[in-house]
Amino acid sequence: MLTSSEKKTLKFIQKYCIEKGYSPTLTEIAKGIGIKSKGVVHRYIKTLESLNLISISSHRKRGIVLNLEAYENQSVAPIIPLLGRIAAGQPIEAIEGREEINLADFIMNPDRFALQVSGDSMIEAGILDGDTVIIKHQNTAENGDIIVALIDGLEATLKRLKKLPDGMILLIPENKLMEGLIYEAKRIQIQGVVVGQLRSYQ
Amino acid sequence: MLTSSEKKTLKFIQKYCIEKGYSPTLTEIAKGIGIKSKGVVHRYIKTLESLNLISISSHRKRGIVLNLEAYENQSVAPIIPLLGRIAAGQPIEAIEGREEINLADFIMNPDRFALQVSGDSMIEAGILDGDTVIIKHQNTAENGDIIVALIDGLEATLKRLKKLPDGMILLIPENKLMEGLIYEAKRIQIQGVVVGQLRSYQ
DNA sequence: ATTGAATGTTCTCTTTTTGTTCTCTATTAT
DNA sequence: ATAATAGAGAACAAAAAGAGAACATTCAAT
Repeated sequence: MLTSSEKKTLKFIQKYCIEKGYSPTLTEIAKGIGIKSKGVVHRYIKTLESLNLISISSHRKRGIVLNLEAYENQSVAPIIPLLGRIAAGQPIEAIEGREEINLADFIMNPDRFALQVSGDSMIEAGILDGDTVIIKHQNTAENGDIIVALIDGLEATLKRLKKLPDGMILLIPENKLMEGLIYEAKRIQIQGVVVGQLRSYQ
Repeated sequence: MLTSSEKKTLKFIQKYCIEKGYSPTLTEIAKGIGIKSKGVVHRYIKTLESLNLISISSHRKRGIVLNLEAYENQSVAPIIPLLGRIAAGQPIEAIEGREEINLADFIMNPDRFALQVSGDSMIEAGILDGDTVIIKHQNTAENGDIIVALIDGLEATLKRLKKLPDGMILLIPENKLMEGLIYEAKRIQIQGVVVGQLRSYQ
């Protein structure tokens, strides 16, 4: 088990390696985790080495190597460090404040559930066949929301909502090849609103 | 059977562990369940330990470990229920068994990190401006993988990889308006491969 | 090859934080 | 009344965090 300082150290090293392409010095780590003593840092990385999380080339400068294989199956929590912003043709840009993504906040709410999407009707909204959408269960929604609508109590569909001035409801697919459909409000029952989307490659 | 304070304590520990990835200190628990004495908390966790709901590493800080097998019926697992499949114009199709979303690609492994995407270069792959991508840190990738590439050790970019027969590397944006770029292999350093993507509407 | 600055290694020491064990009191249900 | 449950808080034990000195090694500039 890692102590919190050790965890912090590992995280810093990981981030540093990804951003710069080489590993940090002990002094850089010390500064990065907010302490002054590189002796202390050395103690921490020795622990990380003994747990096989990193390798240290003895006495070599910047001689820390992440043992990526060792991390497989070490699942800890649905928290993923958010390292920064990436754009075409620019270095990774650090983000203020939000340091990590908490999937627990993202999805683990009692009023949320997940649906797997099949079909291409929302493809232009970036929701692809096979994606999972997180739905917040509620019976009303705003114009522009992507909703799960139950039509005539029978058919469920994922569409963007538009309430027309005449009281009718327009359900808009995000796909040029498909057309929106207009329903009387009473035929449409809103089941929930899309609050998140996730996709797994592999 | 657990008393209500003990239950509250267990719930707090579970939530804390799931959210943070490490266990709380006695003082944090005390604050979390609204009391002042860590001595009392210690009594509670001792009970939980004797009921085999948690394990305590003696004298270790943050040394509480959840005994997950014991929780079967307590709905604390870091997984959200996958309710079904939704398609345009068809009823929600129930999925057999109580399936759950495989969060493997979204669960924190030390070799995973997240980047927020800026720009539209991958829009046709369903990765929009503002989305978050989960990257698995590795130094090699296959043709067709979406990778984080460091060009000349300087610029980071998110593109689809194609290794050309002549040893050159083609980085392909998924956007009709942009063109792929060809680089010598030695200029490109692969930082990781996209294994997941998520988006929050809110 | 030599040298000096930068970096890694090994210590000892102190402080801070956290866990453990008590005793005492209050409240509640049977 | 009694027992179970809650809670406060003091006193102590142990782990973790940290400072920093002293020394060893590397590496790049000369």
